[in-house]
Amino acid sequence: MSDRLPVIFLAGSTAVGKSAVAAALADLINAEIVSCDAMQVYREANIISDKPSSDLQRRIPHHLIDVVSVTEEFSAARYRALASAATADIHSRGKIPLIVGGSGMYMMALLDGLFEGDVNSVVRAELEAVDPVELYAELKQVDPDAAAAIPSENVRRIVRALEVYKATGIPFSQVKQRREGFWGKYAVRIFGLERPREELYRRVEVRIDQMVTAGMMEEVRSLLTLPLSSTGARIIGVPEVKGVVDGVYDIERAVYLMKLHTRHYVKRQMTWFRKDKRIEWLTLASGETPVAIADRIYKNIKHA
RNA sequence: GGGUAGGUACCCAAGUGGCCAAAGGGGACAGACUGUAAAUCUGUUGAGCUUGCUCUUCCAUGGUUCGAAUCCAUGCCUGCCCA
Repeated sequence: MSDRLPVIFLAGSTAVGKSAVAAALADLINAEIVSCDAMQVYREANIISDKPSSDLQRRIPHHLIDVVSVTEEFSAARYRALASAATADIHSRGKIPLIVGGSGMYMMALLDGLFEGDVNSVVRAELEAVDPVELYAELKQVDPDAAAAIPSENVRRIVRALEVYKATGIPFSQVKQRREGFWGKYAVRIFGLERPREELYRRVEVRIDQMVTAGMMEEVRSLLTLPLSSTGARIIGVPEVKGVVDGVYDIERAVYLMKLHTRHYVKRQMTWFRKDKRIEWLTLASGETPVAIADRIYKNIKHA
């Protein structure tokens, strides 16, 4: 631990209260924040991605927010490249990088790395045109290990596995073992914030109601006039409001769907983070202030 | 008050004598995840255990039948139409 530079991760699901805790912790340890959020990277999505306020961003430097337009495709790889650079930059200024977010895959990409194997959009498009049953049969042929690990129904992952094989000539199941990330390179501590599920869901509802009063509808309506990328079009709130714009249902229904989809997302985030045994969990009491929580983490770091 | 359609599991909904602990969908819960990840996909969902079986279910009560969610009677409740 001695000679390695410190990096602190703060993980947790949507609406658990990460941002406020991160800000308080950043003050305590003189850190800069690196957002680990697949949607806060989008410049035009402010309300629906629940970005930290501009005041907060002025007080504490935040990285990986507003880095691309919603018209651009984003990915774990782009995130990894940018976040790695931001981390090095923060270190170079003698500060601690505090990586905060709920996008499990992006966090994994940073923590454990990604293998070489770029997206080949031409190959991908070809594969996506093929009958899924045939695709799966092909994967079985070419890479039985990957086929065994991926359910035949999950076309998305089958396509990806085949795409990597075709691009690299190496089976996906082998390629994916070659990678390295922050874990082992830096002195990493990963803290996870959790709350009782019921309380989390209540917080989700409150947050989305607040988004509505903050002008979410208008924001999404203007987003919908842009040629959204496939990733940008998936921010929770965009497809839901599109239904209103298209006259399929009313606003009330859209809000209900946003809450529902966010709850589902929270569930998947929990599943993702729970399996990572490196995470040090803190269960939050409902009345506990962000400063108090940050202090718990701070003491934990100091005593390590 | 009269007529009519109906009451099925957490919700919606199929089933109209045995193959029904009961299709399907939603929700909920659990899980997978290596460049689209706020994506994509899987499992469980009456109870109990020795996981195959036992027990308790389809508004209520009574009846018909070897056998009822399914047929009959009565009651209660709901929607619609007429008064």
